[in-house]
Amino acid sequence: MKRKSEAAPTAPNSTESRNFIQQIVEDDLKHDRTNGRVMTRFPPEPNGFLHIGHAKAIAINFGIAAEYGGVCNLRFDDTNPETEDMAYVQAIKEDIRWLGFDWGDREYFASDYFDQLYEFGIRLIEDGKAFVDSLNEEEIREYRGTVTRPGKDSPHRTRSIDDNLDLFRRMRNGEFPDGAHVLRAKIDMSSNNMLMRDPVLYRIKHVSHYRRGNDFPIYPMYDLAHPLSDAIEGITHSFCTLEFEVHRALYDWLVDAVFDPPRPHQYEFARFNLDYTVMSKRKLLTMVEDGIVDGWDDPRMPTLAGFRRRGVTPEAILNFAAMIGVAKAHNRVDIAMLEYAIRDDLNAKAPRVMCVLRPLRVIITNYPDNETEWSDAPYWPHDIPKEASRPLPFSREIFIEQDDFQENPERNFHRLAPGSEVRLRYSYIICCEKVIQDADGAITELHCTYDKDTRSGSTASERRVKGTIHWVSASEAIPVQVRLYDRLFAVPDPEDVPEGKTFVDHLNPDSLKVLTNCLAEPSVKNCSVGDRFQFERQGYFIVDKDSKDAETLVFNRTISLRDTWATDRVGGIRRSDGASKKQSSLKEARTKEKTAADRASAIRPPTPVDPLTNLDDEQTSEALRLEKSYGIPLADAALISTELEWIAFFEKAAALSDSPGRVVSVANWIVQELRPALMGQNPASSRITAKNLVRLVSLQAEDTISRRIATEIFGIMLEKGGDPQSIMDEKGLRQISDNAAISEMVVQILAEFPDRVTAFKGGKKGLIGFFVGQVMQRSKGKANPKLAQSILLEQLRG
RNA sequence: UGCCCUAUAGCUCAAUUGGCAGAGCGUCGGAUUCUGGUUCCGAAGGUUCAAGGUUCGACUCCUUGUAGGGCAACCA
Repeated sequence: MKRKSEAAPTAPNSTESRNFIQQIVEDDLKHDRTNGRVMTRFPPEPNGFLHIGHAKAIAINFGIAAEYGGVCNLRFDDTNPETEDMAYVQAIKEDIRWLGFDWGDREYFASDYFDQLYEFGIRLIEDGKAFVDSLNEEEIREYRGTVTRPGKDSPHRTRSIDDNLDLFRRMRNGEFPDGAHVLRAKIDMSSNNMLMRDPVLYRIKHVSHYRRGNDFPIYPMYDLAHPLSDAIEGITHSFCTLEFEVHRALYDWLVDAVFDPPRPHQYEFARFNLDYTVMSKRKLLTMVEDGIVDGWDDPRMPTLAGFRRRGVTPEAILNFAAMIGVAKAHNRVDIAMLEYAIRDDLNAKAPRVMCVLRPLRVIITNYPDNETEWSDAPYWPHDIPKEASRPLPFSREIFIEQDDFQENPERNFHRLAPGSEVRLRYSYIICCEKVIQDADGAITELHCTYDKDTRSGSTASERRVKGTIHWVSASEAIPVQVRLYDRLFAVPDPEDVPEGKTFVDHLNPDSLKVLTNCLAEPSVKNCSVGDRFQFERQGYFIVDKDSKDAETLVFNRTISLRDTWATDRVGGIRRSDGASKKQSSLKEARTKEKTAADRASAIRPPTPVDPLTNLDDEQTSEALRLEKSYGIPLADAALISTELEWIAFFEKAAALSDSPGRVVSVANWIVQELRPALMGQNPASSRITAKNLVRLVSLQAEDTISRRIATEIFGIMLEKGGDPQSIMDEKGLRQISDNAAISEMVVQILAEFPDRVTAFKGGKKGLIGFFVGQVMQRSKGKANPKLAQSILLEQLRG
């Protein structure tokens, strides 16, 4: 299914934008870091059904593999026997296949690696990288410390390798009860990353595993099983969600401990939240177990099984996944995007038929009794290139939608009202002559006349009326049940609950309406479970598996048609045009006000940031001294003063500088380039000496090179050392300040981009950046930008 | 309170790596229409979180803040 943007002709030079994951893979391929291979994996835990969030992960993992000529493994991450089940394995496989992905014969289970993983455990012990701890759970927690306080070593951390080996073997042999011992990595109890504080690798659990039975009384933790499973399979790129970001260090540690490069690398992307739904497996399980919904495949569930039963197509879900993109920012996706993807796909896939949900009897008084006239009605509208039709009966007695009649029509009501006309879709224009009511005043029946010259398709049918409605012929219509589904939750973020409430309190009581008196046109009689239709003017529907025969067909509403009429009304009453405009501008004003208010509250009094705030007394006095004796900005002085090595480096460089201005520049270069580049290393160990830094700064100050080139040379110096002058000469990086040479380039460029020149002259002054950029690109950064700009401005004026 | 991540239009993402701030969805108009659907055309919508700095030029680099999120399961 093509998206519109893809169908549009792409500009000749526009490169399809790539998300950060694609950029990583392409970069790895370009630098041949994976032997040209791309292998990903989708690693679900079989403890629940897949939901639409997983669809994104599936699309990424299988999609990247397909895009770069690789493969994607399916691996069940089944290392916790307490929650996992074969039924979930089956459901997950079915859902992935339904989405259209194929994992060939690469169907793996972490539980198949249990023996190998156990051997890795032994190896870690032998290498002194793991030990058996006999602290209990609480003690381990206590020893771990907190996020702000370092932990302390377990007393068993120093156990001998032999003891560890012996204990671990006996753990595996089932000699100890649950919780007696664990295997832990020996890393660093004072690490800032809590995951690195000697994480637990194996625990004892005398629990039967759904695939391995009682083979193992010990089970590996995710943090051991996942990276090593990746490495075993030869995965190149391991994509997971953001909450595993902090696990990456441990992932790397474990893989490096056991495998040689090239090895898998983990990258994290943001999962998404969807308006009006919950997406955590735990909450979904709660809803299933508590009977809030009718199973994992309840059509209101955000599970793939739920969407499937609801009638959503896999293409719609995949398109939606493509629409929301891949990034690293937490997000909440507007439900309208999903709805768009669903409608967009179904529009071209669902044949149109008519079904009256809430029937109102209509007698065509001037139509002969006992007569039925059949006509041919197309399944597809004119703008969908498909040809097919079905026979449609018309007779004296028909049903229309109750909503399509108003006794006292509101403004702009285009449908049937006393004395007015509508067209019956694919049929005649009728006029309402009489309204029949019961004793309570409820409308029970309409008496209408038809205009026999207006039959659809006939030459005289050109006559236009403002409305067209759907209908069914009474005698041929078949009774069906229709289930109208709406969002499960009443608020956009159901997980955002006040004290003492839970997400369940936000349930939408009207998420399911069952309509049992619906009447469908006879052509649907022989449809089968899973068939999709558009019921004209209402929405998309699918035949549910609860259907037993033609008499009791059950239709699930996948989604209603977009309805600008309904969205423009408040409380069922359409606003007059004037009011509507006023309303919307009012709304606009309100949001503007609100954002302005937000902004105002967000802006604190511009507290002047004191560069010295984070410094201790000694550093502060050093900073003040540097500021005073060298005349450098306090902010730079403060940064230099954080460490003694930097002070020494700076003062050495300052001594080599031949003017006070040079000293200021040197300080700036240190703070802005050198210090960040060294990432905490001692400047004395850098390849860039104080002397060479001063030389570089001087070259720039003398205008021999531009700042841009200076930065380039700086990069080379950082990597290889050397003095800037010879690097400059060697690479031919001396600045071009030759008027004629630059003028020539400018003439060329202006000739090449005539439309931009006119745009510039028309007032789009920002384009000067583009033009300078062109000069800089062509000169490989060597042109003097100031000169280039002045020449450009001069020529553009003329 | 320590470490890590993130911040661009109402929402979700781009911006060829320092050179014209764009797209899709949504909203609002208009055209077309035997679906109040679809399609087509158009418009509005930006302090690129803030303040400072570097640069001819900053969404992009540096500094300091702010806001949101993650991390102290023998879950994954």
